[in-house]
Amino acid sequence: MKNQELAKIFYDIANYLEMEGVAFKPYAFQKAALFLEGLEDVEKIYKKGGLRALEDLPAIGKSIALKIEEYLKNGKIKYYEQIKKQFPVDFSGIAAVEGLGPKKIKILYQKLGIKNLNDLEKAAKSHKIAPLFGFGEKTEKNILEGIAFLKRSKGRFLLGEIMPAVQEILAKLKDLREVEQVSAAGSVRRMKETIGDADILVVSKNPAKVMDFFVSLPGVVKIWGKGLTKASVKRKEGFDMDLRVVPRKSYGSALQYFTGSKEHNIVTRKIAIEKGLKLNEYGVFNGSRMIAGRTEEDVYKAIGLPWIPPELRENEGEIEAALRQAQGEVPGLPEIIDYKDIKGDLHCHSDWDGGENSIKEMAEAAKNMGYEYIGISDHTKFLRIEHGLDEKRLLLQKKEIEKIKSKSKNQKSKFTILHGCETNILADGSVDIKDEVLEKLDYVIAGIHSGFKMERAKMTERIIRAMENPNIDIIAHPTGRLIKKRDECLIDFGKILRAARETNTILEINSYPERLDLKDSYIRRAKETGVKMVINTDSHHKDQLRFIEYGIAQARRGWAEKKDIINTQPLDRLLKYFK
DNA sequence: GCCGTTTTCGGCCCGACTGTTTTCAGTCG
Repeated sequence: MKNQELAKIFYDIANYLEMEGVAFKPYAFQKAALFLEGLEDVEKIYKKGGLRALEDLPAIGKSIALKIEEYLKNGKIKYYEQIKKQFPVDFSGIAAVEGLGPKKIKILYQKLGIKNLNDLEKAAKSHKIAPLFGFGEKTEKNILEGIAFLKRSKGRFLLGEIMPAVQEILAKLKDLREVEQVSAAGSVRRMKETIGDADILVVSKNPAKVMDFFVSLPGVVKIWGKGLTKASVKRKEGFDMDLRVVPRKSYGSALQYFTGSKEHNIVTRKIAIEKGLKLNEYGVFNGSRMIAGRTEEDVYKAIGLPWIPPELRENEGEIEAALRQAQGEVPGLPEIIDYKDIKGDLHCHSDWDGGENSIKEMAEAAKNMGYEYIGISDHTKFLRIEHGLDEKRLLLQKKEIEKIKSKSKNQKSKFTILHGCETNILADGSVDIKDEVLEKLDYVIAGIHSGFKMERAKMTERIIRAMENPNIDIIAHPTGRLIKKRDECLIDFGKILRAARETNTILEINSYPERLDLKDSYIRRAKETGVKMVINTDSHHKDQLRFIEYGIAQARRGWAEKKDIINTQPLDRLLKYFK
């Protein structure tokens, strides 16, 4: 799919125009990029309906449609190539440093010739930045800190960035006649929140054919190596991908071995040794006799363990739990929530605020996912940029939802729409919507969207005060982190958990790929404290509803069970969790 | 550059916060 490539180009153009001080156009390009990211294959649309079909898409007019056509035809956009020539700067790379935007980057390039992060770091370290007009000591220090933060998360990609490409390649391999079995392995299979490189495992009697196919797939930009058992490539998305071909009889043990984690495998091998066995990627061996290897279940069984879900394989207590289970003791492995357990999504935005789709479209998409309900929770007035709703519009929206619901009642459908909102927790812990309006909604989400740099005690107090509000049911993205971009807020999570339990407030597991907030260890603590959670997507587009997979994976890695997550429950039970 | 059941032209993209200033520009959400 060329959508992501086009989106990146349009973001780049928007950035460039913004740098030049052009008004409004950047916004148009951003809108187009955002829309493309969530759209089905744009090339398909073009092939079917041509330029006209592109122009009919929202956020895309004549000019951008022509640019898309040009890219689909030539793989290039002249306008964009010219910009790159005029301003040969790795904009998105530098802008990833917190506090640097278009204007500052322009000055850095013009005055110091800074083109990339490397140049930037050198300049900051030799104190060339502070004397620049509009910069200063603090800015220079912040730049160095920002670079250090980026380095800490360097070379890792978000699961959500990698997963679509991996799934596409898995599907292509599956279709190949020479391929008998195929699976993701490594951290992708464990659904870690960030991924270093992607591993794929294949069973085939004709490895040469599979390898040829793999390295010549579209999107491969470099072949690091290619043999009969292993091939390694760099993909256009920026990450490396390894393919391993194994014989059928070793598929289970190879899958176990390459799924990891390393720490988990060290312990499983030790357990094998204690039983007088040997476990490696080829199988489980008693002396030279192979006793297991075809499936993962066989492998775990051979060393006396039940099968352990990949998301738990971190040597964080799962092996002890599995051993207890094998002995008939409790607690055994948790019965973690299944990918099919979610019955509805309660954090969805509509076009009443900054979202892309109408309430009806969002509801339709949720229904198609097999859900029983969807909760519309648009931003409220404090967030102007997201066109947040005030009290008056919230009440109007309530009427609109009631209208949609009464119309669909005739269709005998069980599906329903709940009306909520995502209020803003202000600096003092109050929210930006009056209680008498909050009372009228089915439920209320509250989240922090400003003042992230508060000291720990004050921030904790702020959130607890919001939880004490009898109208607030859910705290959205409770720690405020953005993976690879922003550390979590300083909070006393133990205190937050106790307050959540006392006030019956639900904590959100936000599925948005760069949030995944709560993180796994916090989910586990919440579960142990008896605090209920909800898995939401925070969708601003109907196609983002599928992000739920990442949130469920996060919950699984946090050992959460079905009963810990309120939106695994049918509507009547769900409603009982709201204050 | 996009959009329109008020409009084919004139709106969109606002307010808090930070760090730089000494009255404000740039960044972020």
